Amino acid sequence: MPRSFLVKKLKADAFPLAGAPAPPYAPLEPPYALPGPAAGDGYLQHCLAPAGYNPDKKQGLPPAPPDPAYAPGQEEYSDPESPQSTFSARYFNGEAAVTDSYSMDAFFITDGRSRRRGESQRRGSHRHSCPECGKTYATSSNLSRHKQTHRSLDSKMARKCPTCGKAYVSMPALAMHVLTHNLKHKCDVCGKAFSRPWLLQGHMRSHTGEKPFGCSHCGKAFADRSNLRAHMQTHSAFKHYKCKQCEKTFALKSYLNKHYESACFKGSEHSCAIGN
DNA sequence: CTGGGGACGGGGCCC
DNA sequence: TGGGCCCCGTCCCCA
Repeated sequence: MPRSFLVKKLKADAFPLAGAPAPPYAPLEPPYALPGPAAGDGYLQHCLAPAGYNPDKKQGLPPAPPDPAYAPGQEEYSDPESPQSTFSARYFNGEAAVTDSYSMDAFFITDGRSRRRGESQRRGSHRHSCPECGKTYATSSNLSRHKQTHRSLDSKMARKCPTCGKAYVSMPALAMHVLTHNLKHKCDVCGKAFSRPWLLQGHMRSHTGEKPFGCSHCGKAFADRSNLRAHMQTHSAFKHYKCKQCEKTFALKSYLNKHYESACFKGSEHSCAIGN
């Protein structure tokens, strides 16, 4: 398998803001060669490997760290054009500034939780680990809270949401769920209400046009980090999700699911054997 | 039918 | 315990 793989050319009209002027960003030069995984190594697995990372919470996603603990093998990143080695300047999307843009690797390793997990594993000591799944926590109370998630739904400790009756074995999870019935965060513009402040924040971006999450490969910006992540996957030529019926492959699980619903498994007795 | 993006909800984890 | 942050996943729409 070649070390680099090409990314399909993005549509020229892909920029999202209707009526917005062409963005003055300067996309990276083609061929958009991305770091290729080792043979037999899934791209996402490769990029998502939480090999440890200096955590820096509360500052949003940092740009590609100068010295990430995520240390890929030399031969895997020998290409100087590799996005891994680049962190582009801030882009502007119409009137809204893109505050951060992410290289492929920087993006995939800036999972705050993964970073912390990686580091905690590296640190090793003074962590409270769960005997059932091995996850570690900084405090015994955090571990105790986590342990609740291992309870069975049949457990006497299970409690039901008074509003919808959904059962939870973890009290924090129940508390969180109960909040979803309380839509107290209301949009001043359209009146839509949300259960959590950050859901409202994300929603407000649809009014303001703010797109803080930029792709450093093509300059495209997104209001939602999840959407940037999905977009990042489109830069990969690797398609990890294979239809068990016709063996067609897809870059995103959602595409495969759509395929199952629409094509191969339509009217079939086959249940959706979704996997990757 | 596939590819891609926008919007959003649920829930886990940290402090 | 609660707030904040984040990821995963889904639904919907459009090209």
